Amino acid sequence: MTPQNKKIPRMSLERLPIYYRTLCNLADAGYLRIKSAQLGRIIHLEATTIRRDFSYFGDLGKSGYGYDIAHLIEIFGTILEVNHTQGLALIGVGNLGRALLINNFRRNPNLEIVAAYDVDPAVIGGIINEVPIQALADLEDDLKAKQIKGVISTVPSHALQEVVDQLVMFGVTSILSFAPEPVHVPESVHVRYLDLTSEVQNLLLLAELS
Amino acid sequence: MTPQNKKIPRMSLERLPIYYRTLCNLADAGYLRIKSAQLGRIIHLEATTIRRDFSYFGDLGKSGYGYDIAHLIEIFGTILEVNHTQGLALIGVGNLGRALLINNFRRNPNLEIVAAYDVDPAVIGGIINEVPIQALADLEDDLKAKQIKGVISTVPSHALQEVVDQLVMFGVTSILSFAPEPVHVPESVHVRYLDLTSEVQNLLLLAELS
DNA sequence: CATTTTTTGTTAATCAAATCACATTTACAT
DNA sequence: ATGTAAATGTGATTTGATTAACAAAAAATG
Ligand SMILES: NC(=O)c1ccc[n+]([C@@H]2O[C@H](COP(=O)([O-])OP(=O)(O)OC[C@H]3O[C@@H](n4cnc5c(N)ncnc54)[C@H](O)[C@@H]3O)[C@@H](O)[C@H]2O)c1
Ligand SMILES: NC(=O)c1ccc[n+]([C@@H]2O[C@H](COP(=O)([O-])OP(=O)(O)OC[C@H]3O[C@@H](n4cnc5c(N)ncnc54)[C@H](O)[C@@H]3O)[C@@H](O)[C@H]2O)c1
Repeated sequence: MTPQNKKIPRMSLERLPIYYRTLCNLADAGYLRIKSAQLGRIIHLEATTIRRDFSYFGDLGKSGYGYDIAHLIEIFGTILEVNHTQGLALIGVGNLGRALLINNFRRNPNLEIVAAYDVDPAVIGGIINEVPIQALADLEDDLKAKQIKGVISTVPSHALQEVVDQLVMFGVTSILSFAPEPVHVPESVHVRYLDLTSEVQNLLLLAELS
Repeated sequence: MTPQNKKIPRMSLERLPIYYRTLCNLADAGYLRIKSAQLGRIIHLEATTIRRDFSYFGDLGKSGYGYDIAHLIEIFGTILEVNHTQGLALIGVGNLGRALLINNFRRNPNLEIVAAYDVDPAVIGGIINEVPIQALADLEDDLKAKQIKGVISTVPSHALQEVVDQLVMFGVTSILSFAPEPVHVPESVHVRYLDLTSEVQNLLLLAELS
């Protein structure tokens, strides 16, 4: 947004959701202030990494005192736009998609799957956890009507490129896929992967090597 | 394992599962050889990054030719131990756990969830996709009996530390959690997180900033 | 068989992130 | 008030990863 944003390191941004969640938990538990060293112990980061991260978002702390938790939540929440509902679409209402729908980010009041899509006539027309399941073609109109900001795909690998091509045509710019198939999209479209198999393989490999 | 392993960069190891999967797909499609530039186009990496990664595992390519796909699969498969079945345990057979159980890494013949655990008496004693659901205490014996190499946790955040403490007591050293609650474990235990909320928040943030 | 082209493997250069070290600021106790 | 202790914010440094550049090796060509 502001020009300085371009200079915030990727890794600092990546940690923002973790900071935000942790601070909310601390606030819920009744804490009012925190120092970088304490927070570091909780989320397993060096205090100095935290202080540098925070410094990109302003002079948020006070020497000899630490950080005001409510203030940090305010700042980080604004960046993450937690006060605006972020509508999401889910593509692929199979076993995994259904689990996501039933949970539907209940711990995150601003994230909400507002519509789901599939090809299977047996599931199209149904409703799960108040979310209607439609044909993918319906997404084009829903995008504006339902204020959809991003898409989560739980379609199988072999269908992913085809689905993503459709999404791009409709104007979707943010996609998170549970199938790790690498897809081709224009520069302006962001795709992330949640690659369970790679995670497990790396986990086991790490244990093996140590 | 071998002393040189200590020197392989973390990021190169992280990419190994992706290399392995992609090469298997290419082999299935009938390809026999590949050059770093082609592979880079497929998985969106610079050719030079791929060549450097591969070089850590030996002199795998031939100048003016490229890499023999079968040979790469052999080498990487050995490192990832794809020829030994890696038994996994699942803790928390809720909606998400059930989806994982039904899928059970069917695309990865050597990864297999061999046992599942929960606290809910309503699900304990049941069988899903041939996998029995038991009480967590049963895991201790199963660890050796069923050759369990790692654990996937789909228990809620509030139960995670308690469950992990049990796992550590039983001797588990590799844990993948779908709940992002940071847990405290001894140095020798590896914990990874699959943090869906952070992924979505970062995805939307990235779009917003660009 | 000699020449040209291709592609690797690696050294050197660049870029990005994490950490160190410390001057500065503020809280708090006396 | 003043002095001490505590904690931040940030230049400087280190560490780690990526990319560039190119010499050496092998394949392809005529
Ligand atoms: N379930 C898991 O444990 C798991 C783990 C990791 C990754 N994944 C990935 O997620 C994907 C989905 O997993 P799942 O267990 O839910 O599979 P699933 O087969 O139960 O569900 C897939 C759903 O996608 C729908 N679909 C297929 N093609 C489509 C298209 N072109 N457009 C819209 N919908 C389409 C199907 O109708 C089905 O409902 C898997 O293929 C895998 O790549 C799953
Ligand atoms: N479903 C999702 O969309 C989703 C997405 C991201 C993360 N997660 C994480 O995964 C967790 C599970 O999700 P879900 O939708 O399957 O929830 P769920 O409530 O359907 O399932 C949780 C299961 O864990 C079991 N459990 C609770 N305490 C336990 C304990 N101490 N030992 C063993 N088992 C225990 C419960 O009996 C239940 O079967 C969530 O809490 C969340 O942290 C879920």
